[in-house]
Amino acid sequence: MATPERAESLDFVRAKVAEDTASGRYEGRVHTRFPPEPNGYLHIGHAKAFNLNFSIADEFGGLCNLRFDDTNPTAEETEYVESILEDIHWLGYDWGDRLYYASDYFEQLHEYAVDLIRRGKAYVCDLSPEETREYRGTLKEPGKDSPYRDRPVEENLGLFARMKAGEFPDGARTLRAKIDMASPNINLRDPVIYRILHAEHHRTGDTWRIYPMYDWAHGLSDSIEGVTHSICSIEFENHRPLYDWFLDELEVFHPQQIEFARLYVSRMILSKRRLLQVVERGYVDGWDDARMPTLAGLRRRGYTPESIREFLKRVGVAKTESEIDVALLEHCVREDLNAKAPRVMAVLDPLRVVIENYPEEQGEEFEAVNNPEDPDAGSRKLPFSRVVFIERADFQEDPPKKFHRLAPGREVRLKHAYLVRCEKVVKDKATGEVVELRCSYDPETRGGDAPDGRKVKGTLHWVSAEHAVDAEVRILDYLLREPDPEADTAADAGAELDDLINPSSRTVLKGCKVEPSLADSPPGSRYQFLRQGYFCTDSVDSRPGAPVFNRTVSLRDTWAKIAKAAAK
RNA sequence: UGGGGCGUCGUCAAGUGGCAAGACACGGGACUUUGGAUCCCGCAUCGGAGGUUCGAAUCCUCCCGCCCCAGCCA
Repeated sequence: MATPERAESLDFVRAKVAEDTASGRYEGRVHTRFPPEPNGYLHIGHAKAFNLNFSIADEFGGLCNLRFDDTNPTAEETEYVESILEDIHWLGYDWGDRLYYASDYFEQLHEYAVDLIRRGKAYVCDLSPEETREYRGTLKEPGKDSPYRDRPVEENLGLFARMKAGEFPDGARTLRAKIDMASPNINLRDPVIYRILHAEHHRTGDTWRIYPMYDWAHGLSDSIEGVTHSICSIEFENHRPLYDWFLDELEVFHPQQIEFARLYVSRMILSKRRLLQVVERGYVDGWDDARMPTLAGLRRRGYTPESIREFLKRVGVAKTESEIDVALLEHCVREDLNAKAPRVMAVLDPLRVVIENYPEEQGEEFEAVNNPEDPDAGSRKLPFSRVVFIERADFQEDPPKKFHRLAPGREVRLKHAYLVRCEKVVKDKATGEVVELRCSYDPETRGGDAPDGRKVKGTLHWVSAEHAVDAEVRILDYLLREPDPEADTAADAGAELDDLINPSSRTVLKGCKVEPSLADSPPGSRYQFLRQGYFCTDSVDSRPGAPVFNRTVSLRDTWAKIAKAAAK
């Protein structure tokens, strides 16, 4: 059978799959599946799961199905189904013609339940939800048998049929597996496998009045599809004995469940329930807000599918619960975008600079390389004129040590253009704020090099005032205030979101000045704003002539470190 | 002594008895028309204590810590 391409050591999941193919289990076949419940948008944690399932199938020459686990009609919506389809495709995976729904199997799942009743291994229980809980016992004490546990098969069959026919209200009865009320594994204490729900299902409408529980539907769906390796996250480890029990009792095809640790990322909220709160309470604009850890959010923010796949590859797969530093994710986008993103000049906080010895009527264009990392990226024309904007932070009247940028009397290079010297500082008389710089340029330095060989320490980005396009730029920060996982857990415990959410997770900059080539930037375009970071044209709010950009991630900022160290 | 799982660098993670991979982060240096990129260099004795062994992160014993399970959610 096929062996995976990786030369390095295999993670434990792949090792297990390799062991099975080597031993000829399942005839050496590998078939996986990704089973999301359509009750929210997919986030990067889900991406770890489907990346694993699709990749393993691919590496072992097998197949991976996409199956919606839609057994709870009260939580599921078609909007979520559509977003999930889109997001998986976006990340680069394809399920071919194997798109399934657990609801496709409702009929067969029901037949299996009847079979289990006939085998004397399931019964209709009349206990209320509260009573069921009491009878279940606790973590340390065994439960006790339901008074309905020994109902005759025929009676069970009759009652189950009436449940199906919708004769009873929600919660009136359940179908339960007859296993062991004293099991130390609570999942085995006669778990409910069918409940009555008079709810409208997003696909089957009102044809069903009873719905299978996860444990019943999941393993059997895997079995029906011929899945060989059912790879899921670690909280289902306690469910594996039940998964196995159903399959064994029914004597049907028996896949192998394997559990791995979920992905946690510092500064990110990755619980669907909490994410739903963040959306519903308006902390963000929606599931695709550029601050969200959803794939829709990351996409809008400018993350590439390649960078996310690389991140997941580096994160690895193990059983240890761990939290990955968000810095690794950021490193992965920078690495990818550094190679791909065209460089452009954009001034976020403009400071006007008049080049006094540059003739008013004069204008010229410079040839600017689009990406020094990619010779095939070509170049573009950059217009220059007497008045330009530079970044306010690139000038200091009283520069600290190691500040290599512009200051009174100092000479720097305007990238691709000329060497300029600051001759005069114009301030607002009332506030003392610097409003304009008067500079001179050296005509001999066209392109940025001085014929006399003199060097400058700083190179600044700039935009010609006459040609600049106004833009809105959104600087996105982490949604969580604190990096530690405690914050995540606290949110789960119901702590106030206000205490956990970073109050300045988004800063909107208006009146930014960008080079003219960006005027009609197509939504979703990615750039490196020279010396600043990677930015992506917003797919929702950007308009031709009035572009809007989201900062994907900043560039590594050595100067910030130096300045910070000096401040101490 | 309810059951199950997990503990290797700041953060992930290899390693399955024979000198503790790699990545990110961090620190230092080179180079640079992005204080970007690139390139060098540095950075752990494996939760603890005993034991077995010529030799242990890997085997045994005990201890400590963290996670999951008491939905008619998934």
